[in-house]
Parts: sequence; C-alpha cells; structure tokens
Amino acid sequence: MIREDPIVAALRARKCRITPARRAIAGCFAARCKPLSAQDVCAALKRGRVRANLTTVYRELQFLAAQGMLKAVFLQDGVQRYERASLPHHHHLVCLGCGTIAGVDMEGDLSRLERAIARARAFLVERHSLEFYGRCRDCR
Amino acid sequence: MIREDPIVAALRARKCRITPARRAIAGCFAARCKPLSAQDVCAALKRGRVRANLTTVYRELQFLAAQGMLKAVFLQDGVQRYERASLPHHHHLVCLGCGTIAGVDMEGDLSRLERAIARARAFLVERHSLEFYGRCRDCR
DNA sequence: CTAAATGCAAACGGTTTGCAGGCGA
DNA sequence: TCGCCTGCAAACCGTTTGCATTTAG
Repeated sequence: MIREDPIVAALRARKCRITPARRAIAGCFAARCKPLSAQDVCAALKRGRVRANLTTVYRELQFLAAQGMLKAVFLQDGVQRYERASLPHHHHLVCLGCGTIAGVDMEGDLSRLERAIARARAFLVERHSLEFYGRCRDCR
Repeated sequence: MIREDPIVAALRARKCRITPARRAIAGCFAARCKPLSAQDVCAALKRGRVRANLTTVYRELQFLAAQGMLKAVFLQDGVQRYERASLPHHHHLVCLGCGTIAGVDMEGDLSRLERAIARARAFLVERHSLEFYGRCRDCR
C-alpha cells in the first residue's frame, strides 16, 4: 500500500479531521522542500485539479502551523511562506536574479551567536531569522 | 550656531531640495537609533507639531533610502522600517514582550558565514538579514 | 520659472473575518 | 447529529499611484 503523507498521519494521530482540502494542502509540503506562499499552494492545487479557495488555503496554513506541522518563513518581500516543520533546521539563500530559494545549514554557528547574546545582553533568544540575498550560480 | 542634521547636510551637498517635511523626517532619524516605520515617523512628526501626510512620509522614506541616507529594516511583522544608513553595521534583537528593538554587532561572524557560503554553494551574497526574537531583560 | 514635492482620494495586494451552508467522524 | 470546515463577499492594513496644486531654488 501507498505510504500516507507524514503530515496527514500526524494529524490523524492528533484526531484532527482529514478533509480533501487539508490532505491536498498538506501534500504540497510533503512533495517539495522550498517555502510556499498561500498563492503558491493555490496554484499547485489548481494544477492538480483540486478545487481551491484562497481563504481556505490561508486558514489551513495557519491551522497546520498551529498544529506544528508547518513553520512560517519570512523573506523581504512581505509575503508569508511556510515549509514543513520537520525539515532539519536551516536558513535560506534567496537569489535576487531568479527567485530560487535554497536551504543552508548553519546551526552550529547560530547557536554560538545566541549564547553570546544571552551572555552579553541578558536577552533570551527564542528564535532567529537569517537569510542571505544574492546571486546563485546561474544568475551571476 | 546649531549643528545641522547630518542627513540634511548630506542632501544639501547632493543638491537635493530641502523642504520642511524632508527636514523633519530626516530629523526623526538623527535623533533615535531604533528603526522607524512610516507610521512611527508620522506619529513623531505630529508630536513635534509638524503637519504630516502619510503619503509624503512614504515617499520621503523611499527617497531618503534611494539617496543612501536610510536603510530598510525587515522584521517579521511585514512592516517596512528604516534606520540611518550611517549606523555601523549591526543586527537586531526584537523583544517579543515589549517590542523593543536593540542592535548587536556580529559582523565578524557573518562575513565568515558569507565566505563559507560563497565557497560551498557558488552563491554570491549581496546582503543578509539576521534578527533574533526573544525576551529582553525586563520581559523575562 | 520649472522641476520637484505635496495632499487627497482611490487603487492595490496580501491577508483576515463574518456569516451561511456543507460535510467528516 | 454536532462541530469543524468551506466558500463568498467584504473588511483590513500597509503601501503605492494618479492627479491637480504648491513650493524650493
């Protein structure tokens, strides 16, 4: 049998309702690793011939984030994006040429910085946001 | 005599017009070091009894940024903020309790990371964005 | 005098909300 | 059946734009 989408499985375990829209939206994140906006998700659903209402997508993204299935990603264009929360911690390289978003791992370095901040400023870091904007190999 | 605002002086040197609104808006950034949104600027002008139109503020902020006097700051609430471009390079500590924004210097560490990215990913970093969200000393 | 700056109203784009009806468990 | 989910229209909020008017230099 086909393996169930991990997000759907987790939702089922939490006794959340599994509706067609919810399943389809969760599916968008199972498939790809790049952060998706509400519009991206809507477009993907349409491509997959699933009836998709923008409002529902917005609500569903919030719901999945509240359930801890998705994590919000903020880039400098002010558009909300989300990615699977289960992805290993990483940061983003955003290409100003083609818009591609890639992930990089820098966790070791960042947690060092966070400790330094806690020590020097008495500021308790809960989370951080680090993105690099520039040109990818193909857009140089 | 009173020393002229450094932003106004720089604008004068570039032969830009100095209008009352422009002078007042520039003044907001001379005074404080925390990033200001258009609304913040408007409120500050009103407090200073200067007639302030939101549209003008938006246009002026863009203008001052284009002239290299201000730099845009993006935090996770999607609101555009600006700060003096002449401030030494730094990153922000945003308190989730009281909203205070403080600066921290981490430049050495960041440029190390950028070099690592250029090497490992053939990605040419033009700029980065790094903010820490958490609780300040008073909001613990 | 002329180009640039200003104010107002209206447009915009992403996101949220209120409400009536639909549907999963 | 019951309460969550959905769709639609309208509200929202920060930001931008068009246009007629004012103003700095």
